[in-house]
Amino acid sequence: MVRKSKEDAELTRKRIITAAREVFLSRGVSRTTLEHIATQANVTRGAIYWHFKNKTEIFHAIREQVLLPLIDRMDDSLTLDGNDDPLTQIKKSLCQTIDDLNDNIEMRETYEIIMIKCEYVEDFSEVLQQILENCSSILDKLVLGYQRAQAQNLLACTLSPLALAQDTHLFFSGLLHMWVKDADGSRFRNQAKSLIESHINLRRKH
Amino acid sequence: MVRKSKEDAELTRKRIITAAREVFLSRGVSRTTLEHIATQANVTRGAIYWHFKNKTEIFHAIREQVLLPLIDRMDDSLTLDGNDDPLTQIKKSLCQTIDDLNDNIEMRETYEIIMIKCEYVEDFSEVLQQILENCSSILDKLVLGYQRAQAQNLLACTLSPLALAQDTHLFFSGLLHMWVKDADGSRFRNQAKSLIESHINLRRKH
DNA sequence: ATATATACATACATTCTTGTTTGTATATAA
DNA sequence: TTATATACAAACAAGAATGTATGTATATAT
Repeated sequence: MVRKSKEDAELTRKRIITAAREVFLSRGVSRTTLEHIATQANVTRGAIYWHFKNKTEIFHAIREQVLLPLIDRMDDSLTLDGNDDPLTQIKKSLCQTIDDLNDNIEMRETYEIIMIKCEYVEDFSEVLQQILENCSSILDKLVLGYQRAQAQNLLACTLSPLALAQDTHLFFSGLLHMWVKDADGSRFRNQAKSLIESHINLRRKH
Repeated sequence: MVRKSKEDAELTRKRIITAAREVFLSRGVSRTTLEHIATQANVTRGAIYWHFKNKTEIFHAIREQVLLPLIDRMDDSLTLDGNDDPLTQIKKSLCQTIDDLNDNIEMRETYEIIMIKCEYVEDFSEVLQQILENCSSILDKLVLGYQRAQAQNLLACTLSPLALAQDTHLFFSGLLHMWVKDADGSRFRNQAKSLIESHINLRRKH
């Protein structure tokens, strides 16, 4: 078999991306060969070079596949849900991400690759900047949430919404990193929800 | 020149470690060749193979060089300083680590390598376990601190010392990761101290 | 004083990887 | 219906990178 229809081609492209994600996960990005990916995808390197310029481009494709839907959801997450109070909204938003990590294999594997199976050098160092930018936008959303919480007099403390948002953001960054590293789940994955609960309770007036 | 005295040999060993740290930092661990390290250290690969079994062993040597003194200090940090109250002790302990990162080049570079220039696969996956164990011991120290804070009625909230310690631990993990990623310093490095300050103030009764 | 182990440098063989080139069957456009 | 671009497979060439084997000058022990 050689020339496929356009749909077939798109399918092979996705198979390559999936295969790359699997191999990146088990061997790390740097140690992964295009031959490894090709074998896993049941194609030859020829197919890979047809669809992608090089390994870095595959990595970006994997990121986009997970990141784009995520960004879409983030916007909803803190603006919708008019029934919940702002602090509950923040809590649910964080918990939702944990649920996604548990349920969505692609997302979980991609996060794992990004956090502990990739070296941020050369082509990849720009990804760090993108990550920091994503963090900024998450921080903005949190600030909005805490501003509304303050306006509704829900807060137990006098810290500024920005300070609270930064603290929450760092907490959640740490949680995600630990979630990923805690492969057997005993230390963080199983308790993630209750850790979030405590974090929010800490700032809610009782 | 060939056979050196024992002191000379130990010096070359250290030169290799330093060179490896520098090259790991700029090229990432996986993409670093023993030849790269050798060139940077002004030796040949022969010298490296004499002192180390392989690249992984050099990586471990770099980690130990920074980690061993760090563990020693951690024990002091929360037990000494009898004049400060427990919450201030925790705060100072966290700030001390930030100061160390700023002042100690070896430590800073090593952290950066461990967090964003290394892929945790094969030989390196066991390092993840070690990291999680270190986290456990840090958590234990924080729990002790918050227990004393609770005993002295310093806490603004009803959360358990364990929950507070977990929250602080995740906050600080996140902070360290962001500190490392924020190379230009604008987003996290410059504010690290005040972020810690806010985090502690959040739980102090006023 | 001499033997031996040490601390490397140098050379070699083998095994990946990569990028490119070439070949080719077929979808698709004209 | 035929020409052309597509979607790959297969072969090729060149350069790394690794581990090992060998050589060797000299501390150091005896």
